[in-house]
Amino acid sequence: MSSPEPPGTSLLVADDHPLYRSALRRAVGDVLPDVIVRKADSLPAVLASLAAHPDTDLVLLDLHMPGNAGLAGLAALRSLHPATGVIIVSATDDPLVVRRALDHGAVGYLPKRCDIDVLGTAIRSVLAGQVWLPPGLRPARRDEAAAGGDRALARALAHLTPQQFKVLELTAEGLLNKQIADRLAIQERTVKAHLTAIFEKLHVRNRTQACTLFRQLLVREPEYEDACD
Amino acid sequence: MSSPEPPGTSLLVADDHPLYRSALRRAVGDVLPDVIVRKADSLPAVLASLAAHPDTDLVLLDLHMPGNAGLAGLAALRSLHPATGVIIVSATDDPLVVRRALDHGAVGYLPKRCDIDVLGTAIRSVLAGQVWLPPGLRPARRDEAAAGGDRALARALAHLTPQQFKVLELTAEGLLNKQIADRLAIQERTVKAHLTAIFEKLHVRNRTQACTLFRQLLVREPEYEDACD
DNA sequence: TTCTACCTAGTACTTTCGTACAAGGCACGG
DNA sequence: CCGTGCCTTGTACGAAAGTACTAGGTAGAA
Repeated sequence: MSSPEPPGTSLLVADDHPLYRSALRRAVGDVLPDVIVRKADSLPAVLASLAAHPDTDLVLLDLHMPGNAGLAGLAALRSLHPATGVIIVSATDDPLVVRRALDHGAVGYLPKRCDIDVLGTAIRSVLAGQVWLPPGLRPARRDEAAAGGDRALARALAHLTPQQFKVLELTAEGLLNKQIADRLAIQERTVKAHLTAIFEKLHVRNRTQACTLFRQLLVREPEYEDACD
Repeated sequence: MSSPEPPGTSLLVADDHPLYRSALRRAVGDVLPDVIVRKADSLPAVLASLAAHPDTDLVLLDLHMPGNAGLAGLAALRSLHPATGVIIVSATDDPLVVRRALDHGAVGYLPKRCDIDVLGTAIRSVLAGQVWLPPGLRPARRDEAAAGGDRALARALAHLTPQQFKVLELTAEGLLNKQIADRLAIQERTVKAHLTAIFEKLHVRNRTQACTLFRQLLVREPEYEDACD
C-alpha cells in the first residue's frame, strides 16, 4: 500500500470516444504517474495491444465500443488473457449490468461520471488485488448466491479457446460454416470441429442454442437525453 | 370525455403476482366502476382470455410473467389481437424499455408504483385513443426518428401469423423442427413451410438469424433489493 | 357467393449441419 | 526431451435444415 504501484505497471484505456479516452488517459497519468498507459479505440485494437504487450496489468474497458456489444468483449478478454484485470467503464449504472460484469470476471466497475480521485482509488484497489465498486453499487456484490446463469455461462466461456471464441461470435451473427471458414481462412471442416467442441463446452446441442447463450452477453446501450459530447 | 367509458368496456389485468393483480383489479374497479375486469396470471391465460372475449378493449400487461419474457408477449398480443390496446405495467422504468414497448405497439406504460388516480387517468386516456406515459417518461415518446431497429422489427413481427409466431418462439428456444412439430401437433414439413415464410417476412436467411432477431424482444428483469412480496 | 388469408400437407431435391474417429504440426512449460 | 493443449485437416456418414412448387380445407370478409 505504501508503494502504490510497481514501476512496471502498464494499463490500457479502451474507449471509442476520443475526447473521453484522452481525458481518461490524462487522469490516469495524473493520479498514477509511474504507470504506462496505452490506448485503444476498438475491441480488435484492445486485443492487438494485449497481444503486443502481454504483461498489461489492467484494462479500462468501455462496455460499448466498435466490435464490442456489451459483455461479449469482456468475456473475450477474460478468455484470452485471464491474468489481465478488467475494470468496466460505462455510462450504465444498472445494478444488473454491474453484477453481470462481475460474474464475467471484471474486477471493477466505474461509472463514467465519477471523479478523478475515485478513479485513482479504484485503480489502486484493483492493482492491489481487490474488487472495486462505486459506493452506491456495493450491494450488488453481495447477491452472489442469487446470481443468475451468468456465473455458469462465464465459466463455460472461459474454457473456450481464442479461435473457438471467434467461431462462436461469427456463428452468433448467423453466418454459415462456409462463411465462417472464409472469414478465418480455414476449412469448413475445421469450423465444424470447433463448433463441436464449443457445443460440448457450453452444454448445448446445436448452433441455435449456442447463439442464444452468446447473445445473452449483449447489453443494450441506454439512450440518454443529454447529448454532451 | 363526459361519458368516461362506454358500458360494454372490458379490460384484462395480466400479472403473475396474485396480490398485485388483485390490488390492480380492485383499483380499476374503484376508478372505473362500469368496466368489466378479468384477470390472467400467465401469457397463455391472457391469450385464452382474449380468445374467449375478443371484444376486450384493453390489457394491462406485466412485462415479466410466466410464458412472457420481456417484449415477446407484447409482440404476440399485437400480432394476434391488433385491435386490443395494451398498457405495459412494469417495475422497470428504463426509458429504453419504455420506448421499445411503444415501438411494439403498446399504447401506455405504467410504472408499478404509480398512484391509483394516475391509473384511472391512464386508462381513460388510452380508452379515448391516446397514448399515455407517466410524466417523467414523456420525452421518450419524442425520439421517434432516432428509434432503433425496433420499429422495423415490430412491423415485421406484426405480419407474422399466429402459428408462425409460435414456430418462431420455439425455434428461438433451440428446438429442432421435429420437436416443434411434435409440440404443435403438426408435420415437420409444415414447420419448414412456416419457417420459410418467417424467414422471408423477417428478411433473414436461416433460423439462427431469426432467433437473433426474436431474442431482441427479451428484456431482463432488473433485480431490486427490496424483497417485498 | 366469391375472394382472401391461413394452416396444413405433399413430393422431390439440395444444402448445411453435426458427429465419429484419427492424426500431423506447433508452441510452451516441466 | 517429453507431455500438453491448441489448431488444423482428413474421411465418412447420418441427420437436419431449407427450397420450390403444388394444393386441399376452413373461416371470415366483401
